[in-house]
Amino acid sequence: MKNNFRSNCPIACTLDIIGDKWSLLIVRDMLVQRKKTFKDFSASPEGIAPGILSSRLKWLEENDLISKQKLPDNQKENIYLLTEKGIELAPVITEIILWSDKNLRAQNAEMFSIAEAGFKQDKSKVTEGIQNNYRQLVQEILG
Amino acid sequence: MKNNFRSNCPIACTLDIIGDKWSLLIVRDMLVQRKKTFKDFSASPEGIAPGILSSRLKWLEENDLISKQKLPDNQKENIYLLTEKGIELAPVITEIILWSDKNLRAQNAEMFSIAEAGFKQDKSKVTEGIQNNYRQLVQEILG
DNA sequence: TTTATTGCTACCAAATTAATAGTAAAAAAT
DNA sequence: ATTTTTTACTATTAATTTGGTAGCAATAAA
Repeated sequence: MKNNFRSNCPIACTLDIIGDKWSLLIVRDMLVQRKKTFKDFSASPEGIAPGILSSRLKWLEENDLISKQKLPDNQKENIYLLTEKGIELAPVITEIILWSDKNLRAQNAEMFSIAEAGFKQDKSKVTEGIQNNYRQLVQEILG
Repeated sequence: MKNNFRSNCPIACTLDIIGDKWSLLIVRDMLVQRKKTFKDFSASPEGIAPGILSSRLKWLEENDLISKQKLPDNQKENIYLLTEKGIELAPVITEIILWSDKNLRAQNAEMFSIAEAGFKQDKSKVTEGIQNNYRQLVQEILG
């Protein structure tokens, strides 16, 4: 976990870790779509190339946003899971979804919304729900 | 404003517009540091190269996140201002700052916080304050 | 024991980013 | 009025990153 941050600005530091074209989409896949394996991430509609995916997963692991492990009954699949640090990105993702819903829908009528009804009224509740659901998933997998 | 979005996911669409190394830092400069000119942005500690800055400003303008204009009494400086669409990125920036404060401070003791006291207790109030202050700035400049 | 799946790595091409120098227009200074 | 400075870039080239495809080793399934 090298930290060659561009500056001491908290925004710049965050972008130095997750401010690329793919990292937040991997977090989305994990948090919202409950994806866990290299194959799962490869199958996402954006079509990330394997080399890029490989390097991003390594990077996110180095930065403690995700963990990588094999389950005892399956030595083939690697299971990637968000750490608490990664789960805490949920509010950022929530705000991105809301911004997109409000400001980009006109440009992309086909856009699907991850946001259920009630998302806007009760933003932090929905975010917490996503986080707690994910924590439960981790619990189920790792015991 | 071409929209070659990678997918119909609202997160992916947003990242296709602001998901690069620099765009959100320009928005930060405008919203939080009240920077307005090419020179202002160039002076930020992260050291963006002029060619990149130029292309990002064009891109953000094409996507209606910022506007560019000259003031009647100064034909030399270009004044860049956030549009409403740009101002509405404030909640995303707020959440990034909070995440950084909580999860990155250990890695960067020198990190300064844009967040004043009370930020955590009253997140949305602080965000709204930043937005309204900026709207006032725009009003003062454009009348 | 063959076949399929998974998780990659290797390779090369293409695109993007970065660093620096330089230029044109406007404004300020002399 | 003329030089100097400032501002906002563009141009150029080098370096780095990204992207696309093929292929391989290990595990698991048939």
